[in-house]
Amino acid sequence: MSQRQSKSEAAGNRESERRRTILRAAIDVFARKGYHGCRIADVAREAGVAYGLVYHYFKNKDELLETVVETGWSGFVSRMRAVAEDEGNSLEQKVRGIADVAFEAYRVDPRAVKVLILEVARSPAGTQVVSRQQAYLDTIRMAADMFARAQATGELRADLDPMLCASLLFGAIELGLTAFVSGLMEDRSPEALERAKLQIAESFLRGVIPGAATSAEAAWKQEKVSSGTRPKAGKRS
Amino acid sequence: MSQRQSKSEAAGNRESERRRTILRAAIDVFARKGYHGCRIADVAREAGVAYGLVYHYFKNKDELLETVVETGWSGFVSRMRAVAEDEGNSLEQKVRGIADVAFEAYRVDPRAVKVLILEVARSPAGTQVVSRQQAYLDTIRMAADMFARAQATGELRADLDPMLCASLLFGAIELGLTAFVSGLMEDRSPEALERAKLQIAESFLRGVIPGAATSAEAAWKQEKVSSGTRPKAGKRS
DNA sequence: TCCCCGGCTGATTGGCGAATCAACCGGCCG
DNA sequence: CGGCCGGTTGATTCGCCAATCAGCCGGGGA
Repeated sequence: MSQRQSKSEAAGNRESERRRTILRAAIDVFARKGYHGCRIADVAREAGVAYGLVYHYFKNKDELLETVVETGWSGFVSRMRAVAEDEGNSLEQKVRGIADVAFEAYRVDPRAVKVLILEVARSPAGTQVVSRQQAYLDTIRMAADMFARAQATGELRADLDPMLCASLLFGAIELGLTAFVSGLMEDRSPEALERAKLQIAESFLRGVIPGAATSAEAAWKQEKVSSGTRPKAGKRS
Repeated sequence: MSQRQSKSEAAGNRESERRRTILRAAIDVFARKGYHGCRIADVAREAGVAYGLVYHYFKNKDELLETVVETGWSGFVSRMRAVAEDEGNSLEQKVRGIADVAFEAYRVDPRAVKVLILEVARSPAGTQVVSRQQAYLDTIRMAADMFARAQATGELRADLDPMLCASLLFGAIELGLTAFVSGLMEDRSPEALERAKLQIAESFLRGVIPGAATSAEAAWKQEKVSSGTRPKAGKRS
């Protein structure tokens, strides 16, 4: 921090350093105490900045949350869309890809993901600002379209409702991540994350793909063997 | 205090009518605007009761929510526990049973379920009162135990993490219900609910049960045929 | 009849925290 | 050097809402 950074010149791209400090602090505080459970003063303190400055960069508390969420969510969605709408991918690849995107986001910035899960996916709806709610629902709809297309090509069982498939996939990913966020999974190592990601994708795919054994299945068995003794499961006989 | 009730006669079992009116109103209002998004005045108005009376029956706003949640959740949990811990049931029956319990609860009182999902399952954690958070996590742990036992008897793939299985099952049910609560599913008829419940249980089971085809599978196909033309799937353009 | 008592009422209070604002600082330009 | 200006500060204001409380009402008992 604190290289003077050409005040008068350029700086157009360089979004104020301070602003970003505040944004970062907001993520951390929101993750720790939740949006409603914290005051602006907390964010300011965390950022090491005067109370009033927060209002210099953000219209109000809600815009602060909105900004945090918008940036995080749009990144996630665009990555996910790229995977879901690339028709070079099989359904299986798409599902795996989506799980990848979600878990990678968590690996990179767990606290930001926590905020997204808490304040977007699980926002108390109702009177709540519609935009967040809407963004989430739109994402599910996008996935539902993906599944509908997969049904047309026979990659997905015809007897399933695409919308419900989408809900299920997101439910699985969301609660999977929540298990980490909430501390239900004690082992939070990258390997544990990787294992969880695989289990989620595998289970989901086995559940919705036509026919009995999938290539996923084979790949999984392969993986299991090649990685030597599995670290966790299977200690009860 | 106040086991007085039964002013003139009998009524011993009859928990104050008023109290229940208020509780009911609280459920409706919480479902509509969320706990944080409503004031006590809203609850009082909905109940057609004076503001102060709410405080006559409940210590404070939080106890009101606590009571709503406690009653609803404990009912759900005990039903679920009965299913999950009845060792006469196969894993498949247990999973189906749990889905039954959840969806039946929704059918009977959607708004109460909405509140539970919003304020228990998806509460912003953090500084939040721990009890709700805890109740939810405990329930997941209970399911995890169920899956661990199923692994011991070979009813569940050995390569899966029981805790993750539990999270996945709840994720599937929760988001499945959320799809209805949030209006993603336009068709909210009892039949649509029933279909969703089946799809969730089927998909989940196919995903986690050892071997390729399950009895679930057979039963499902059976069901499909005997019920004539499937009501919904397959008319996508 | 009158009084007592518990359920009930709703205006009032108190505290909290979002949002404002007047003043301050230090660089830069004329 | 002096005045301007954008970024920065934090005490102050203001509205909102949970929680209180003084008192009302109606029935039942003496």
